[in-house]
Amino acid sequence: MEKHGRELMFLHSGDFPLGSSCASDHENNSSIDHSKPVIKEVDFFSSSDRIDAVLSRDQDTKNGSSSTLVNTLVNTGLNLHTSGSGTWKTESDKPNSELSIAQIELDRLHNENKKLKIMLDQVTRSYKDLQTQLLMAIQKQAYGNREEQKGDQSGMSSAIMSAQQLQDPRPPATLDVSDPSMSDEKTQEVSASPTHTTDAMSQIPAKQPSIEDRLDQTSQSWGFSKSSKLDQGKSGDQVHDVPFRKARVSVRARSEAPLISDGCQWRKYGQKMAKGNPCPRAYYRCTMAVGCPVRKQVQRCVEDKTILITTYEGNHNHPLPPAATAMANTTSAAATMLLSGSTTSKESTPSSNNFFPSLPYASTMATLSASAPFPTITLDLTQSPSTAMPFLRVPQSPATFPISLHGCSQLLGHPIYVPPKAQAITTSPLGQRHASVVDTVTAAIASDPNFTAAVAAAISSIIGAPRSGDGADNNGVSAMPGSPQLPQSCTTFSTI
DNA sequence: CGAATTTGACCAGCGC
DNA sequence: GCGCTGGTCAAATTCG
Repeated sequence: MEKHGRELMFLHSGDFPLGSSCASDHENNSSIDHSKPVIKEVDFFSSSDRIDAVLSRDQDTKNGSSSTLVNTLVNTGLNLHTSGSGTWKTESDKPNSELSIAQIELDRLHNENKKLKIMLDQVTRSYKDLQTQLLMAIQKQAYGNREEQKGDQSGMSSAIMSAQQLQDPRPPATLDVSDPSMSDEKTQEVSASPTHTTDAMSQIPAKQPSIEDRLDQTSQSWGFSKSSKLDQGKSGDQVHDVPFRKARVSVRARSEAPLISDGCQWRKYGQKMAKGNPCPRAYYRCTMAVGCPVRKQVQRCVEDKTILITTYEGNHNHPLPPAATAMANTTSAAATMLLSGSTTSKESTPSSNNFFPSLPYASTMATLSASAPFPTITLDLTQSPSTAMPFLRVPQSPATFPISLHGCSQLLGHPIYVPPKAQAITTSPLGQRHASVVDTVTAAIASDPNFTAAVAAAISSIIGAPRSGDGADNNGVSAMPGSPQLPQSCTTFSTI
């Protein structure tokens, strides 16, 4: 388990050859004296400096200056092979054998590196193709709607903004997330144009029920529940292109509160006793706008009742406060990728249970629920929320972690996945962490196939904010404009 | 008194 | 066709 997680760390870091080297060395020298200064995988990621060092070495390799890598690997190999094997018959055999072994190992690593790079390129290419198709569909849809709905500027601006949000990893210019202490009232005013008021948006689904819905369905391939079936009937031609009408994002988080605050306003409309779980399952629907199809289910984990499982379904058809928007984009991207993976791979059925068949560690990154009728992606945030980087910890409960949080340090602790333009947005020192979450997540989703790690890291970092006075009544009411609320945990997905 | 929650009833999908 | 289960509705109840 742990070893597997470390392999994931290598995968996320993009440092395949070194990762493989260490992994193989670790295997080959499992019986050696561990008191010797043998390089351990975890050391590479115990600090950002080492990550930088490793990545710089990798960069050197890419640039053709393989000498650095050679030296490093040779030294590593020498240390590993000499530090406790004790298998050399004579001292004179030692240098030649060491050298030959190192050469063989180096060749092997080079070949492995090539293979992994090819594999990574294929995955990246596939991801970018899917993203391009998605963007084209959104833009085409938005353009068509603009022609048809010139009068409805509010709806279109929202749609265009949604498309832009997906297209551009940066948050919208009006989205001020630099100050996490800013109340939702302020941020809502900042992020939403006057036409994006709840009243204005609430009229959209009533007057033009298919506009946002079609955009949502096109942009994210999200399906809707029963409440949207009428809309589907009106825009069935769009729905036919969507293989999966429903996708869900499930968030596991430790919380004593009956709900995790995600910046949205929810109303409970039902509660059921689910089979196999003594804890009831509560059903909520979003009430931030009339006709918002988003619903969520909240249930305690049967294995650990401190874990709250929140499952989101649907897309918001209204502007969200920044606290919810950031993670809405994040989780919706996760869901989009989930569906992309599902649609591009016939193997991605519940029976196969593999999310990214082309990824060597896919089974640990994300899985489709074998029992769920809909593709479900699970973000596991049950690491200790009090730590800045909870994902670096070994999971306390090795039960089910469909998405490994290992390797997320590369996201927040290292700028490798963050384009410069995204980093440039962050200006406020106080809000740097929060803003970086938004930038990082959106950028990572746009540029990194390891989006699940980005998703989990971003949400983890927000949930990691200390909860104060978070009582039972935190079902989003306090998140409404006029009531200050920190984005303690944003697990909503929505229109992007 | 209005809003939110609770809870039993109802409905649809699915497997046998 | 029947039963089970998940999901939703809506009247009753509770809360502020």
